[in-house]
Amino acid sequence: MKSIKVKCWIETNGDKLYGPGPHELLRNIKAEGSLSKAAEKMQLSYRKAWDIVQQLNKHSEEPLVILRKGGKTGGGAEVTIHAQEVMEAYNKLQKKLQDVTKEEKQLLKILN
Amino acid sequence: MKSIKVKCWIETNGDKLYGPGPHELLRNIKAEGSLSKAAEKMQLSYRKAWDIVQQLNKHSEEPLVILRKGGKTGGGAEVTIHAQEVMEAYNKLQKKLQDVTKEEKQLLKILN
DNA sequence: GTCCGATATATATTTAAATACATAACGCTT
DNA sequence: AAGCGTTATGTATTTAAATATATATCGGAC
Repeated sequence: MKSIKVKCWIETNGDKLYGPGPHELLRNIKAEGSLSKAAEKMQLSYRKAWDIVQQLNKHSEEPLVILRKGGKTGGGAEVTIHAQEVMEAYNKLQKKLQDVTKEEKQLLKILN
Repeated sequence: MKSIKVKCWIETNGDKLYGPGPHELLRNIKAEGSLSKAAEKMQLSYRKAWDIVQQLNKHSEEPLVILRKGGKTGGGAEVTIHAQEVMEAYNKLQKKLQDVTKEEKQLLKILN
């Protein structure tokens, strides 16, 4: 059946900065504690995931992800408190938008 | 500066049916009365534009675009009344979503 | 019946994105 | 010093999307 989808993201100078992809990546990093595992979990190449992290940190005054290499565990990835605030705000916005689409019946009715 | 973007579209069985692209195409067809001119106006190949029209008509009970070939003008494209209702409903939904993002300041503030 | 300007459609080419691959670096453990 | 698991990064390959190209078709005007 037909359904309405909605997506929101943040741009800076026309470049996509934060959206569904980065959001999911952050969630996975938080769950896995590893960038490579997080990427694998969402069927994303490590390279791409790493690029996203660079992009995120580059365009935010405070870093969103901290990457460490070496050490006991070989290294790891950590999501900062700041990033978690971003994630929460993004979730809230997305929910508001979902609510709008849910109460919208007209478009679906017209389009059949 | 950073800004929040939002986009909505309609899917049917996971296929994108109606969204910003088709919406703009319909607007251009209505303005130009020609599919080729409409495509050119939005820097879209005629082939792609034609495919979109097929998709639209295929998934809607009533046709959204009527294509004619031959005749005095060589042919042309017309947007049905039904399509215009779809366009209007889509505009309204988009406006509602825009309003939500406009009143959302928190995410931008957090992200800097 | 030929020309015109549009739609119709298959195939080839180009482009951009994503992935794959290879290799280095790091720092703890043993 | 060697091994481990991770991050780091350049380059090559693959993939998918979009475009370009070419040709056919239609139907009215002349």
